[in-house]
Amino acid sequence: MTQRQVRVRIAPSPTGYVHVGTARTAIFNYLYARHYGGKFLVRIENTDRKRSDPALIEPILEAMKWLGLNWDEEIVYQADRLETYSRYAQQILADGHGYRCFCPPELLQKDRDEAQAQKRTPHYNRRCLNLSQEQIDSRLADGKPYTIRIRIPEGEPRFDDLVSGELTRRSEDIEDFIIARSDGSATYNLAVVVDDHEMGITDVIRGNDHITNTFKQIQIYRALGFEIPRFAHVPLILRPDKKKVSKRLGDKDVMAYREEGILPEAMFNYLCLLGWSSKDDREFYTVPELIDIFKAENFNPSNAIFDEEKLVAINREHIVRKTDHELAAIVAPLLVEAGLTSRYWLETRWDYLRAVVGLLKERVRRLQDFVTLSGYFFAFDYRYDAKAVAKQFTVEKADLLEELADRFEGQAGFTHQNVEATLSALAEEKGVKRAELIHPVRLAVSGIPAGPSLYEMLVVLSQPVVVERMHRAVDYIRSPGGS
RNA sequence: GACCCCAUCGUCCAGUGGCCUAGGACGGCGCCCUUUCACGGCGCAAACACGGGUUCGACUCCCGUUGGGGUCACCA
Repeated sequence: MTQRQVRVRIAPSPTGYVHVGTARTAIFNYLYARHYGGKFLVRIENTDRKRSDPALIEPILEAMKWLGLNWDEEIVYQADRLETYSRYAQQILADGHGYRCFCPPELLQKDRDEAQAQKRTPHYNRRCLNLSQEQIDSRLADGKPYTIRIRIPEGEPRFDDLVSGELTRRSEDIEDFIIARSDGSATYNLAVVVDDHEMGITDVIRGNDHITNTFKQIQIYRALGFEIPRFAHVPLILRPDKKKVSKRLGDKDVMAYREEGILPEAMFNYLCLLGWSSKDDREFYTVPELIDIFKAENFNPSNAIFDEEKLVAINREHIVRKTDHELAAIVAPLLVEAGLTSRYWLETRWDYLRAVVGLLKERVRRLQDFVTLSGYFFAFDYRYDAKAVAKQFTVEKADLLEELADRFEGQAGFTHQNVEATLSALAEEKGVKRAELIHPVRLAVSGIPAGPSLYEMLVVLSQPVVVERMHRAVDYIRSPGGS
């Protein structure tokens, strides 16, 4: 490591979307910067005008914010820097590291097709490399459009990658690629190098799908006399079918996971488990913990398949470890959105919400589960589960329920202990197993056969509500076709 | 096809020459706990791709094969 302060960046191309691969790369850059006390920057790669639509940029920043990836300094927009790139392109041309190429696109395409047909590498054949000054001047005089290509010198470019060690490629395998289009605008690789240089980027952490770009970019660094940063080509995140995740293949935007009830810290945590490892058996981490232990040496070289099941499992853990109060704040809007209750109702009954959330959190995997599991805590018009009715709501049970409801009604302190004692006492008197009472009561007050510990649930629902619901169940059982 | 990268359970990760009869997690299966559903606990099945070397000794080092992935635009 040099003495320089670490400066890294995430450089998304505006696609209106962020997939887990980009999110993970952003997270790695963020952790790297925070761990080494450096800066984490954002640069929007919109040299292509089509990609300058704010509607394509905003969702990316939104996803970054959701994950808590707060960046330092101003966001750099490449669209604002087009003249700068062109200037550097001209410099490369003037310094003799590049040359004008007058080949029309159709000709180049034809070359590529032929190479393909002959199973050769489709590289530019340097047709315009050795044009004489007269030839160049005459074409220029004719107003012929031209691109600027960089001339790849002989040699065997190599660099030390933080993930894979030394990487090499022969110069012959790198074509004289275009650095400036015929309209004078710079292409991707030039813009990236110029920006990384001018932004003072010390470490380029990106997906290993960029390795071929890195070899090209090193040529530009050299042509421009820039210092070459350190590179870390992290493994890709693959789909279950082993292709790299992409919008085109329909992979989810990270924000879709928020809609599916994934906590941002869970996504953050899980993504760190792919392509990086703390080298021990721990898997649950908070962001501060990750910042603390994140080391570049712990990158992993092989690609990883994204496993949504494991994400959900990690999500569950993060949910469980939140306080009831924190969870209540997160769940409240979801309940309102689902129409189960209103904001006002919840605001005046925060303790109730907190108790409900606390009762349910052990059986929740995604935040939405709170909604699907808690309906009866907020609504009285729930239906009884048909299968459970057949099993629990028999006529004999109506008498038991009625008796128990009356005793509950007269219960002095409606606590877990008292409620349990009352139920047990009745069971004993009637000579039935406690379960004979427990199950019908649960069905009566919640409508479903599964849920939290019965006594705790009854206490949270409150005495009058429980009594009312039990009477209603008795009426239901006794009504024609009720059982 | 060319070039580059990668290679331990189905998946993610540990293992850095002997501690490995290969460890953890998710998922699967079974048992226990239990009023239900979960949680939790215990246990089981499950992998070093293959072939050569190097070495007293290879999951660990080297080479090759195979397999997988990525990149091959006047897109980024």
